[in-house]
Amino acid sequence: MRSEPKQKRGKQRVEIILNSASELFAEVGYDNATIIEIAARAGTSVGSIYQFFSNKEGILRALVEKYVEDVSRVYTDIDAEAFPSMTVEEIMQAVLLPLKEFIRENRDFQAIFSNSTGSNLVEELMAPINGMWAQRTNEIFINAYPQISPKELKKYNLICMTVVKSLLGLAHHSDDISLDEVFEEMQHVLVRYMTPVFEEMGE
Amino acid sequence: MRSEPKQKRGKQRVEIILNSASELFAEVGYDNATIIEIAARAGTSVGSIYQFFSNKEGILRALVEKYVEDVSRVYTDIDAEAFPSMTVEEIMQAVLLPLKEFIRENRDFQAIFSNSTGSNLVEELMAPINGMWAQRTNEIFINAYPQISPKELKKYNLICMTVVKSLLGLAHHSDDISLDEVFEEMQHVLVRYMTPVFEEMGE
DNA sequence: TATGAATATGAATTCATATTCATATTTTAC
DNA sequence: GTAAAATATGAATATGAATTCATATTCATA
Repeated sequence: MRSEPKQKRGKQRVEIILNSASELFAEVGYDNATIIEIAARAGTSVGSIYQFFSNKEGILRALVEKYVEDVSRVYTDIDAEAFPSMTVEEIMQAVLLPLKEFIRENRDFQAIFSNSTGSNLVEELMAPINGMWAQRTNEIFINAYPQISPKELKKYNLICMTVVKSLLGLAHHSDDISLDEVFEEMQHVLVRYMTPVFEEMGE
Repeated sequence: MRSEPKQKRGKQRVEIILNSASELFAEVGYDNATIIEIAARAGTSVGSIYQFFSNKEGILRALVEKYVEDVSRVYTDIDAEAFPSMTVEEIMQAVLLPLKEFIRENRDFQAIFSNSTGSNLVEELMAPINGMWAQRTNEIFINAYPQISPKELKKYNLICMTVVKSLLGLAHHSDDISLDEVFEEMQHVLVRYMTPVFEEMGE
């Protein structure tokens, strides 16, 4: 940010700008969003945006900062130790439920990243978050199924994460299916995919 | 296209331009590709590109036209009538195998669309292709499992298509997993996901 | 209520990229 | 061999979006 708002008016303006930007980024993606449109939606002028943010990138960075704390909590709250005794259903449930809560409360966040593939900046800002997530779910898999080789588990983790991300995107884009339905099917896909893997190796 | 090439020289130039553009679009996405870079890669000048193509969009349209015939053949070759007697494995195999062949021979095509999410033009050009695909696989499902309601089948089709598309993208982006491996896992994901659905309803 | 700091404004500027155009070269057809 | 058509070139221009900046207004504080 170029300068922190000092007055109540400024703080409000920054809030409004962030909300408008979040909304617009979610609708059209980061690259397709223009500063003029953000200003228009925020009921302000481009100058006021640059009063507080050094550039368009700064707006996105501020948004990511706002969200990133919540994002990491989604995964760190989970106790990996508990997993060896759980069934595949329970493991997936334990991973997907907090994610669902987060998505429900941060629809824009999900939409921004689902609509901004191809933006180098967005990819860059998401990389650490994705990395954190991948590492966390990988730990969970390793804890739950120590008898399977880490290399195999990494592959399954990759597949599962890809499926999850794409179905989250589907929930956002399609009017034919609700978020709840998507999560229900997501759970089915993952459980049914992983069950034979774990059973076979677990015997 | 602005004008068809008349001479051998022109036809060659158009070919080279299309190949260079296809490559670049695949690498960085349609929006991030510049005409200057396409010209540089094609060893020609921007003027020569505009000799044959009316604009950047025209290059993409020409590429899509080149591919679209092959794409549709992937699906129309499949005989939907044969499906009622097939197992889930066989159905998925029958759908995925031709797709795999197509992808193998048209890596760029897949990459362009996997790297150009967020481009309005690319979405627009892909819409009919995706629609055709969705309709075709939906028909296959309906033929194979007439006892399941079309509405349900549509939902499963949506989920399956989303999974397939995302895993194709994974194959392109990740160095950790090969195209063959991706297709193997894709087959597992789909078969395991759909088997309980079909068994339950089929009894 | 006066003064400086904070905030607001949008026209002007910058900048990157698409597109055009005047001009040059090569090929074709007679 | 030569004129017309086709193709080639890249500097000039057009375009649109990000960013700046001179100027105006509002707020906090004495």
